[in-house]
Amino acid sequence: MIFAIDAPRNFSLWYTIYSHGWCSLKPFNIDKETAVLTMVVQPSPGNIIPVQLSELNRKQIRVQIPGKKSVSSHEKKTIESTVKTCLRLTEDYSTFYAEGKQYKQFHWVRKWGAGRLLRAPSVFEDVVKMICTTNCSWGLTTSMVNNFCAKLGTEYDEGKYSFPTPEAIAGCTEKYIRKEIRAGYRSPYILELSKRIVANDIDIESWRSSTLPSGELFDEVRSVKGLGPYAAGNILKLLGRYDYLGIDSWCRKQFRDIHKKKKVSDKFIERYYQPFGKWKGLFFWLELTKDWYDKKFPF
DNA sequence: GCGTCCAGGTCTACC
DNA sequence: GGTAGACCTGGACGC
Repeated sequence: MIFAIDAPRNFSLWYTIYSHGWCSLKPFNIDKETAVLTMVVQPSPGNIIPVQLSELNRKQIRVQIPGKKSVSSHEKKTIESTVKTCLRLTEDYSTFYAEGKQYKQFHWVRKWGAGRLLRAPSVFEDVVKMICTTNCSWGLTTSMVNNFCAKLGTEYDEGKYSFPTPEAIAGCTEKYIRKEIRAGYRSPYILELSKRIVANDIDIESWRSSTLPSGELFDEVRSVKGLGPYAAGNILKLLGRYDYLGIDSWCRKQFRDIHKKKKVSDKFIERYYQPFGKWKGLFFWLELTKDWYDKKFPF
């Protein structure tokens, strides 16, 4: 089954997909030969539908559901809303582009349709993955995420798995997560979060529609163990708030290289982006990743 | 092959 | 509020 989803003006599918490292974490999968991104959608528990996205034309995204001639109206609605959520299609970036017009070094942003950061179907998946990026190499992050999918996700095709639900993780022991997922000291944090969600003690999915001021939302995100300033700042970006930078060691090095500085403090970086107001986190990230936009597949 | 060192954020205890 | 040390893994390095 094939259908199309309308894209907003200035939208770039591949610059959105490659906006950060999420596209290389399962269950996302990129086929560079066919230029197709595969993601999974769950219209109901246990019903997992792989969806293939590619460019149809400048204004539309091609959506293919392999091996299916049709889907129910509920399934189609869920697929459309999940794709729009992950690709940030319904968010308004007009004031961001207007702000970028004022700075010569950011004129490329609007022209190339950059700015939308790919996110997972659920906040839970984004948060667990973000914890898996802390204090380790990218290789270890991919290993932990692969293990989460393969050992606790649901197999939807041969050797292909969805991301586990909070229930699936909450049903494990800390020892299992340490040993089988190789999540190390992060294991109790992820287990505690999963158990709190299952017990309705916290509703992190509501963060995407929260009306709280960014500072209060940041504090709420920080209340989850394992989410420090770096992780919470980046989670906020995936919630559509760009008031925080989310600086890590890679960002510090990129900033130093771009601005030809030997040493910079985080406070210096914060001050540098202060003039960009509520969009500073996005301008910060785009400046650091500008060289990715020279290629369709930067990594 | 084995042991040691190091990098990478966050938490906790302490000042 | 700021700082030190522990947490855990995998990679690099020396032997």
